Amino acid sequence: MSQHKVISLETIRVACRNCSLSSLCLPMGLAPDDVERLDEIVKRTRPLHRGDFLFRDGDRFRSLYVVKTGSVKTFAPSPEGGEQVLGFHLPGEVIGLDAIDKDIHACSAKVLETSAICEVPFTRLEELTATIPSLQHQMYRLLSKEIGHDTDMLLLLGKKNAEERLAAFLLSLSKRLHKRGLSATDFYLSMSRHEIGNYLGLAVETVSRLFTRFQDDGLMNVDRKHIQLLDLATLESLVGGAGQNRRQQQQS
Amino acid sequence: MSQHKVISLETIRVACRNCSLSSLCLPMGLAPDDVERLDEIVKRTRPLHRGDFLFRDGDRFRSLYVVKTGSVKTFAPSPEGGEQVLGFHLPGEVIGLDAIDKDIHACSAKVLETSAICEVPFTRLEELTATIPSLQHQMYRLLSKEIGHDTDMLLLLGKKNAEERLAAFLLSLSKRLHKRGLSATDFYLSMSRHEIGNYLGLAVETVSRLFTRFQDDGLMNVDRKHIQLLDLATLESLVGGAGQNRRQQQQS
DNA sequence: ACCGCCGCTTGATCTGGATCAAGCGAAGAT
DNA sequence: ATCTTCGCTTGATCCAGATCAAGCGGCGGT
Repeated sequence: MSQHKVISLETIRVACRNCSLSSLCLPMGLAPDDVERLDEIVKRTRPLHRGDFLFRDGDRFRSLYVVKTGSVKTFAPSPEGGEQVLGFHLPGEVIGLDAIDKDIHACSAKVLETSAICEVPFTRLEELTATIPSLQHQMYRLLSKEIGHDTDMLLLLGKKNAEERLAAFLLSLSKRLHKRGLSATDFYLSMSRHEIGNYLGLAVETVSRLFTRFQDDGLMNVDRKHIQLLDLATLESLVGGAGQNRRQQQQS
Repeated sequence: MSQHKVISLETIRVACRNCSLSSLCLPMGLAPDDVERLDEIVKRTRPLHRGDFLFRDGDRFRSLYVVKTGSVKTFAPSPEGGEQVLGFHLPGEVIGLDAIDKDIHACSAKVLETSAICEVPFTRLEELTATIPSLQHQMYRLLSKEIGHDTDMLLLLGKKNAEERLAAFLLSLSKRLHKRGLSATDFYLSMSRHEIGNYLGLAVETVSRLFTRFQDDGLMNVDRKHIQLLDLATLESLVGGAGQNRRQQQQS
C-alpha cells in the first residue's frame, strides 16, 4: 500500500487522438474535431491498482470506463451472498453499459492489476452523441456488441462442457490481446483460477485439471499465471464441440 | 396452412399513440408530435403465425421488431448443428438489438403463436433519435436493459440449479405478463418443454419432472400448456437459492 | 532470509441432472 | 371416426464435474 508512487501527469495525459486504442475505442471514424470534442470530456485518472474499485453495485451510475492498460473484472452479487463474475475487461473495452437503464450499477468493477482507465461522464457523452451522428452510431454498435458478447456467453454456459468452456476462454483472451497488438500466444493471466472458474461456471479444481490436461496434450504451456498457447488450431476445434463423439445437439 | 384468414387492416392499423404498449415501448415520455414522428416510421405487418420467421441468422439487419401481441423466440445456431434458445419475447419487448453491431443477424427469431409485430426500420429510427434527445436516451436505456437481462441469465446459467432456474423462469414470465396487464398467476405457455429446457440449459426430462414436483408441492397447477401459479412467495424464495441448505457460495 | 498464508494442484468420492428407455395421450391429418 | 405423430411424462441408469480432502510451493510481509 505504501508503494503508490506519484506518477507524472504527462504520462497519463494522453489525448484520445494519440491513444493507441483509438481504433478500438469510441472515436472510430470520427472527424478530427469531433475527436477533439470527445477528448475534452474524457477524464484520465491516475493509475489504479489491484483491488481498487471503479464502482460497486448499488452506486449511482455516472460514467462509462474504458480500460487503457491493465485489466478489470466485473461481478454481480448473487442472492446467496456469493458472486458471479460477469467479465474480464482488457484494454480498449468499455465498462458500465449495463447501468444506463436503471441509473444504478448492478455489478461491481474491480481492477485486477495496475491499470490506466479513462472515465467518460455519460451525460456529457450523451449530449455529444446527439450532435455527432457517427458517434451515436458507434454508441449503438458498442451497446449492441455487448449484447452479442453476452449471447455468446449464454451459449457457452448453456451448451458447452468444461473443456469447451476453457478452450473458448483462452481463445477469447488470445484474440482480444492480439487485436490490441499483443501476443496471441504468450500472455499472463491477471485473474485467479477461482475467478476463471466462477466466470465459466466451473469449480476451481476443474479449471486446474483442464490446464494440466491441455498442457499434457501439448496444446499449451502453463506456468502459474504465464500462458503459452501452442496449438491454436486444436483449441479452436475443441470449442466447436467436435470433441470427437458428441451427440447430435437437441433441436428445440 | 389453409387457415390463413385475411384480417381486416383496421384491426392492425393502430397508431403508436393509441397502442396499449406505449408505456412499455419506445415512446415513453415523448412529446406528442415526437410520438407522431416515430409513429410514421413504424410498419405494422399483418399477423404472423406459429413458425413464421421475423429474420434468420445471417440475414442482413434492417429493422428492430416489437411484439405487440403473441410471443416470439430467438435462438442461435451452435457449432454442432444444435441451437441455443436465447429468449422468449412477450408483448412490449424489442427484438434484434444484438444485430446493430455487425449489421447481420446472429440469431433467428421465430413466432411461437399468432402474433402482431411492429417493424421499426433502424436507419430511420437512428435519424429520429439524433434529433430527439429523449428518444435517444430511451434507445440507450433499451439497449442497456437488454444487457442487464443477459447478465441475469448468466448468473442463472452459471450459478443456479435446475429448481432455481425453472422457478426463475416462471416468475419472469409472470412478472412480464403482469406488467402487460395480464394475469400474473394464470397463463398459457406458448413454448414447448423442449424449448424451455434448451433456454434454461436443462434436459426436457428435467423440466417435466420439475413441473410435476412443483405441482406436487402445491406451488402451481400444470395442465399441458396451462399454468397456474399458486404460491408466488415460495417460488420467489426458491430462486434466491435458499433451497434450505446451500453451501456458502464461492467468493472469487 | 524466514515465515505463514493463500492460491493451486492432485486424488478420492459423491451426486444432480443427463441420458437411455418406455409408454401415454392430445392434436392434427386423412 | 380413426390413425399417426409428436410432445410429454415417468422410471432406470450413467457420468461429468462438484465436492471433499490433503498437500505443495510462491509470494508478500517482516
